[in-house]
Amino acid sequence: MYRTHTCGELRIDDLGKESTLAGWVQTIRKFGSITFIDLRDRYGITQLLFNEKLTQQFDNNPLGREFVLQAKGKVNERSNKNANISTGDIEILVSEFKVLNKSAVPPFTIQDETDGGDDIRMKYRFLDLRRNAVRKNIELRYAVNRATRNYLHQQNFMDIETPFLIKSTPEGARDFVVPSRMNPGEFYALPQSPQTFKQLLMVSGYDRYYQIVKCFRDEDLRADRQPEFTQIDCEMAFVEQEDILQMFEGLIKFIFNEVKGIEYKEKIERMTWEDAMWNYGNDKPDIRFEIKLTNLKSPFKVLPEGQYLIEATGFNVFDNAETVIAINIPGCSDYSRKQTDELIDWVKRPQIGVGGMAFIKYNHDDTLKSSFDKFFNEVQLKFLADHCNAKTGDLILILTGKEERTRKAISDLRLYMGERLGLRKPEEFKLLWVTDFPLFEYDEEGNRWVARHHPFTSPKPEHIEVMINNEHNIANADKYLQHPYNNIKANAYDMVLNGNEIGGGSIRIYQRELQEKMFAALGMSKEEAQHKFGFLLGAFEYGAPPHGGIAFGFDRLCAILGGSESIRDFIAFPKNNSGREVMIDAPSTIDEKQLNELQIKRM
RNA sequence: GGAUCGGUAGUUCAGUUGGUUAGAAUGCCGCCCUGUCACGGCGGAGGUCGCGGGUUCGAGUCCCGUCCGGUCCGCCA
Repeated sequence: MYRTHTCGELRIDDLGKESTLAGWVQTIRKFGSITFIDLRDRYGITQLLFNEKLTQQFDNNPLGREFVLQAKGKVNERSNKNANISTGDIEILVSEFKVLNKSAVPPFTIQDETDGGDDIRMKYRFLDLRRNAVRKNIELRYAVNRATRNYLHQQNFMDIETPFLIKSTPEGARDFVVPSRMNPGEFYALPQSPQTFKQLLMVSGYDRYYQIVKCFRDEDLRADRQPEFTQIDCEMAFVEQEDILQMFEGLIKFIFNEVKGIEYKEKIERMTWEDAMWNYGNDKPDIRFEIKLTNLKSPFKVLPEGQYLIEATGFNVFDNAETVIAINIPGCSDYSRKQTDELIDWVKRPQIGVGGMAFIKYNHDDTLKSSFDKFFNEVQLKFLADHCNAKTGDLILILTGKEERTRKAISDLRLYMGERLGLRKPEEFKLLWVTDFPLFEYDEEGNRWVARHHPFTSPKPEHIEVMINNEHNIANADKYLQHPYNNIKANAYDMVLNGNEIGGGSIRIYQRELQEKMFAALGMSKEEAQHKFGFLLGAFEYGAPPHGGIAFGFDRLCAILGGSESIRDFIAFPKNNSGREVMIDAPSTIDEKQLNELQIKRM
């Protein structure tokens, strides 16, 4: 038997117990004739005390950090206790020990505050995983996994595995492909999601399905994006949107409770996509803070005549802009020239990319001072400020330009100001459902309409006619804002947590005719639709039930619950920004024999 | 595909206007130390300044190229 206890287990109540521990040497503190060693395992750290005789043995067989050590001895009360660790009241008075394995000097210290940078820690990920900070994340991930399974199991969901080697249907993201040796020249694709399979399972009558499953997308990476990532993938039959929102509101609250001990009592707020875009400039607003946009001029929503405030002001920056949007920042009217300049520089950065920023200060003496005083008198400024719900002491920031870019920019500015003012508190969690997404989205590069969610999403029933009656392509890309497709809404919904999309889903199309119309609306020929999705269309002819579902980004959910920006910290073996796994050095070339078998020529 | 920041000791970093033998901390090695827990004290070793080219009397420092890493845009139904 290698051990009787773990290194996080023994307490003052265990005094006198004969115990054997095994673990890794965290630190060695030698005092001439006696030695302290902190022994570490997954569960904690226990101090070992070596007497003079045992300490002498180290002279011939030196011990180092990360050696694997087994030590036997009595549990002893410490004369100096350490309140910082759970086993701090006791130590093991070692009577015998054995080095189970030695260790090379690790390239960085295995401590909470490591001295290693990201690069070296990724290369030696197996060592990084020994660190408390990383292990806690991996443990949190398992806790989320467990809570998810428990809740869904209680609700009659079945975990059913779906295949990883499937057919490539490059609709949205690029597929990862795998050459087939037995079918030369042909390729499997790795699933971007089990979408069609879970729908087929609904046709098969497994009316509550889930899977915590790997998905693959061959696109460029980010701090919150990996080429292989994990989803909580769910589908239900005989449901309407409301049933799904209820069910998964339950799931997320259960997870909060189990994992964070947070009882999320209030009902999750809901907002239509249009309201989200209109009020926050963003389809995943962070509603932890109140600041909303004031649309002074915009083609986004048709308002009754005279509703927009900015018309022919003589100020070119406003007059020539497609869109003028303001946000009111409470309590910032005393920003100095330097501070407003700083904000202007911030919005001018390439990441935001607007030309400039106008502002109005609502001073404490009730006077108004703007960056465009030449064009507006005090009465006009007051009118604007009132419209923005500004009060004494507030600062109004205004961005102008093309609709989409301006809306995105002011949304980013809103988040930046929220961050600056400390309104995005890391330990506050605010959930939100965003509903009624557009069914289509215009792809300017491809000059065509694409499915915003995916092509299996059902349109709102009242919009089906519009979908069927309109040609999918338009000649002039500039006119897409006026296209009827812009007004078609889908039975689609996202769950948003603190400004992050953590899940999204839809009610699906379940009738062959409508699905065919959908493919046609996306500009897909009958033949193409049959070739790519014939299996699904065929299945819909055999009694497909109404169904819908949702998928949560598991890695991202874990990261947010763990208070981190980066999902890499929550994946045991993540890939770097270039899609490389630096520890095993993948991807790599393969040898000639493998290539020949696959009938692939080296470039 | 694009923008931007970085690459100097095992590790994390400093290195001024281009100028003597490239520094600090930590880690590592040796010696001393019986109550430490970021132990302490003394001593020591450790460098292809990512790589290639250029400018210069002289390059870690300036220029060009390239590779690697971070962040962002495009992309991610």
